[in-house]
Amino acid sequence: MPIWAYDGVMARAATTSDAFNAIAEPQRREILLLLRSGERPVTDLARDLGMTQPQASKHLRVLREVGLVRVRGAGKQRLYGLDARGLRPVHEWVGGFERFWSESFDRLDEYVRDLEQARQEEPTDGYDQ
Amino acid sequence: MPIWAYDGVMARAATTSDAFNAIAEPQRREILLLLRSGERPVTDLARDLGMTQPQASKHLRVLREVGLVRVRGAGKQRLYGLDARGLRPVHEWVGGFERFWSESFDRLDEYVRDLEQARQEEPTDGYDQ
DNA sequence: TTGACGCATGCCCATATGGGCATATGATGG
DNA sequence: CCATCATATGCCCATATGGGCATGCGTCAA
Repeated sequence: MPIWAYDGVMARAATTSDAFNAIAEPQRREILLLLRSGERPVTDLARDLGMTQPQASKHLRVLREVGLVRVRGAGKQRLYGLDARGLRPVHEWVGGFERFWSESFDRLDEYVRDLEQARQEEPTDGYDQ
Repeated sequence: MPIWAYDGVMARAATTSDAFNAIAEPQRREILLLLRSGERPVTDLARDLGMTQPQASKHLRVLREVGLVRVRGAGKQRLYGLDARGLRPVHEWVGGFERFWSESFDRLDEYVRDLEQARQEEPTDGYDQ
């Protein structure tokens, strides 16, 4: 069902919606890493990752649906290959925060110190955390 | 419940487990983008993103739990601030695929062309896609 | 102390997994 | 056309959302 046709309660973003969701799954990330070495049949991947064949097939299907992987029939087998182009937008989005994590040694650390200090001087004790 | 203490059927990786899962949610990505401009109270964020306050609070909680956001009590309010350090590993992981999406004009395109060609010459018609 | 304001939570729903299994579907070699 | 290998799917479960709402908890000002 196309998401744009959906009208009811949306429980959660579908894992098949985009690369962000696809790589949120550890096992799928593992698969992508393995595929950097070249095309591989499902059974191979499943064995190397210690998962069942159906599991591997399902994860590969998700990866295929978001376009991170391509399939090619090779005789009796189906070879899965990496198509990393969909990861580029992800890399760029995350990269947009680069200057913020680089800042960790000045503004942020200072900010954290302020927090610690404030906590000791004035035991807020509010809410949680 | 700590995942390492979990013994039953794991339905899905918890969204609160790591940065990868946290940024899989579009709205949470929006929140992070807004926070690049500085600390903001929940209500502000909710208004700007067109979501209810409880919704914003919940997303912020997830972001807090994976460490992408920090809170600071400011009188009656609670100011949320960005802590992008957790995005660095994500950026690096995705960056590990850079050479593969850069390759798109030689090996990959060639590969895709081969696929197209093969499809026309030999109508495989197998499985789906 | 009492409101009022700002947030965090608790609950209920409907949904989409991800795993385990059994089985359908494809393709290949006889 | 049949047996067999390689995969993809269909189903059932238990789980973790994410949204909508109502409400509890904290903090501050009068």
